[in-house]
Amino acid sequence: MVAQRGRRNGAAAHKRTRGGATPDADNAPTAEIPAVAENGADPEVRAKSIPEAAVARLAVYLRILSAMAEQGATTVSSEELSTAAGVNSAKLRKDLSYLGSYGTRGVGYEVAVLVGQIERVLGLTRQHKVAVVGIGNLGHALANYGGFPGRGFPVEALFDIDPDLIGVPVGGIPVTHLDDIPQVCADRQISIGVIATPPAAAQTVCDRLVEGGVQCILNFAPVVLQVPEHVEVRKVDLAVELQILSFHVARRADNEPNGKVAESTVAGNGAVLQS
Amino acid sequence: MVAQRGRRNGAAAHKRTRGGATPDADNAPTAEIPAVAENGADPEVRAKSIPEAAVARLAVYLRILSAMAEQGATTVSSEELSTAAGVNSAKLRKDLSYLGSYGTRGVGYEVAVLVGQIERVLGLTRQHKVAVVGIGNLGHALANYGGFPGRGFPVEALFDIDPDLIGVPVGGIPVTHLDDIPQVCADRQISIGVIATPPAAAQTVCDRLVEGGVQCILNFAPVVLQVPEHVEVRKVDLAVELQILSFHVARRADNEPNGKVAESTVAGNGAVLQS
DNA sequence: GCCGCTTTGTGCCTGCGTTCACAAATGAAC
DNA sequence: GTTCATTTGTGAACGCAGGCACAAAGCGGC
Repeated sequence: MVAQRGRRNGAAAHKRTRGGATPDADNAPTAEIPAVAENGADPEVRAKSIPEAAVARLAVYLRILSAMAEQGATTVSSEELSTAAGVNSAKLRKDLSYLGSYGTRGVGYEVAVLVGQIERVLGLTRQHKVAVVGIGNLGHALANYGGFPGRGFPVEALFDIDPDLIGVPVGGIPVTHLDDIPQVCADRQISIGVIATPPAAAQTVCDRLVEGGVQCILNFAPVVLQVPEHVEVRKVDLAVELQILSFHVARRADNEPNGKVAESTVAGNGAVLQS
Repeated sequence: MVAQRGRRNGAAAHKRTRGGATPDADNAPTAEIPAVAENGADPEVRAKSIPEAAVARLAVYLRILSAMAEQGATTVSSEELSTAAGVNSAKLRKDLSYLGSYGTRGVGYEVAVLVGQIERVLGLTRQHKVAVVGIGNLGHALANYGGFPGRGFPVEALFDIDPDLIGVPVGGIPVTHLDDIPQVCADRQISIGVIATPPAAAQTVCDRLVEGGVQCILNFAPVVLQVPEHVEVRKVDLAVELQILSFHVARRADNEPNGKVAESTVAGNGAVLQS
């Protein structure tokens, strides 16, 4: 079962300006799953939706499964996989259930099948060409990742505004000028743009990427990007990450003014504690 | 997002292992707030708890507010700030309310006060020394950020395993060998460790950081780290981010097999549009 | 062929986070 | 001093995600 092509999703989650939110996921984005081939008479709603949070975890499972496969494992139980991924086994099973039923009760899951299904749902069966904009320290690092972590994400274009960089190959690809973003992206069918420019340039770069037909943007610049409805943005913000960690340090320091602790992050649900 | 935390579930059953989850936030981590040193008779409202998701947003607000302050703004309304941050204004107000009541009804918030309060709650009033482990492409980029985005996070130690790198200064700081992590971290009072090593080395490095007294870890390696309860881990996973984007591309392709869309997806505030 | 063990798949419950909507508070105008 | 326009702060409703626990479903042994 499960062909491709989904039928509409009744959801229609309202999106707002988006572009924000680094760490936490948007809530309830829920997206449609490929689902079955529709032939009309659908008993009930076939198309299922996958919570964004689950999607993120699926990516993690995929990596672990790939590693397992490489080591010759052919099957895994939800228990195994869940501990490896650091999640609750029930949650893992629920996540996998979004893919369909590919497990065998009493046995577990076939690693190869799972890998294939996750790749299908995540859209990894086809390549997504990546462009990196801003070849500074970070951009350099990204460009050199070479094909980017995991296969399926070949870097095929690099952009910068610095004249000295134009034409210089980085990681095998010559750097092009910012002005050519729309043209080059369109030509090379870039689908993912990575912004690693200074904050001031980010929005402009973003606009050009969109103009070039880029559908998804990974933004490392500490700016909230404004994009049209149909463009997906994810943000990775170093400063925010550090500040969140800072918060936890501070919290801990406050909770244990006397240096004595225990508890700390424990708690069944709410930390609870009084100073 | 992300990530993080992982507390919960006091169940003796399975251990949580934490360290996982990149993007989405766990739910309800809630942590205690510093609580001002107010002298005034504070009815109650002492220790409140701040959802992790809110903490992440506060960091974003902080940056926007800082920028506003630099441009001479002295007050902002929740509406202004919320649109700048790309969030719902009600959410913003609730987030700010975790700090205490620092707004003036009918007027708005005083930028300077807000900045101060957010810094206080995020623990930015003191410096958090950072160590970067793994001086490869990414590590290099991180080390060169110089003081890291935003002040308050000085990089004070660099580590790598490559003999050719040991002693070489990067961004002004000489690289030390991995073996010296515990010692150096303890000596220099490092509180945040950044792991930018290959996946295979990550866990070992992590253990040494913990041994050196590091309380928080920012992990760029695609591995689920095992850490003691009292250590906080946040993970930034490039591959996962890309795969999530890939998922959205795929989803979109499935939803509009005919290139027709409609389904304008309104928006709480943003634009509408139909193609 | 039947029984029992193992592991999946999921219905249900709980709880957090988001959003709405409104009362309270404040400054300005008169 | 009173009223009006504004904007905050928050109680309550809602919805999603997480976790538990169990029924369903294979597999192997007898």
